[in-house]
Amino acid sequence: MKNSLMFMYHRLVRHFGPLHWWPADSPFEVVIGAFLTQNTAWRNVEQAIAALKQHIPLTPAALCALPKETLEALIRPAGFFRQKAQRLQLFAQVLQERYQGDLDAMLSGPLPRVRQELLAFKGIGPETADSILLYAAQRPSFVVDAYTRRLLQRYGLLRGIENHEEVRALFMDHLPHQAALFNEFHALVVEQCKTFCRKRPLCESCPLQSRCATRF
DNA sequence: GCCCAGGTGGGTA
DNA sequence: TACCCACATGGG
Repeated sequence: MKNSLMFMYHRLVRHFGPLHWWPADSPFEVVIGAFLTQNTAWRNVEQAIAALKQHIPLTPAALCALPKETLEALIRPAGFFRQKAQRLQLFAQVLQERYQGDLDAMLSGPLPRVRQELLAFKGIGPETADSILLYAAQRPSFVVDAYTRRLLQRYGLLRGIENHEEVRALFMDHLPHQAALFNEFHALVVEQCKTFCRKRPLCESCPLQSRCATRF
């Protein structure tokens, strides 16, 4: 497994180069993006974040102070806007109350404990928790999403019955816990899937073509 | 029109 | 525990 994962990683790096994720100007903007991108295309998230940035600085305090209806209207392009507005404001409020708005303080304890604390929030599941840990705090917590599962399955590394934590464990158990590696690996998985592993086969110039186990 | 997109939480059997 | 569904917009 370790060899398969590292083979995949090196092929992807060679093909796509460094991707410099997460596209955001601050750690708190990463958090906002992590909520907004849930089951949502990133281009829609970009619209929402741009609208939000025009109205407030992206800080916990400013987010708390915004009337709920205003927040809903601003993030509307990202979909599920009522849910996301409520959950974002709840997160920002707790961050203010427990940590005086200091995201680094919230994310700096022992990794399993911090991850559990994130997962306890309404609106933060495993992917969002790991995205926040990895991309807002540079903690080595591997991000598994629909793309990761699709890619591993396509390359015969999954049976398809594994749950989220089992898929994540494949990476956590077989790779060195380095934030820079996890950061780049997840970004490459997303890029690979967007480019080559959509519904229809598109194998021309695919960097992983030689290992593809899917029969079309 | 239909399908999909960097999920999550609540309800039901 | 294991499904099923609501949540909502925008682009191909």
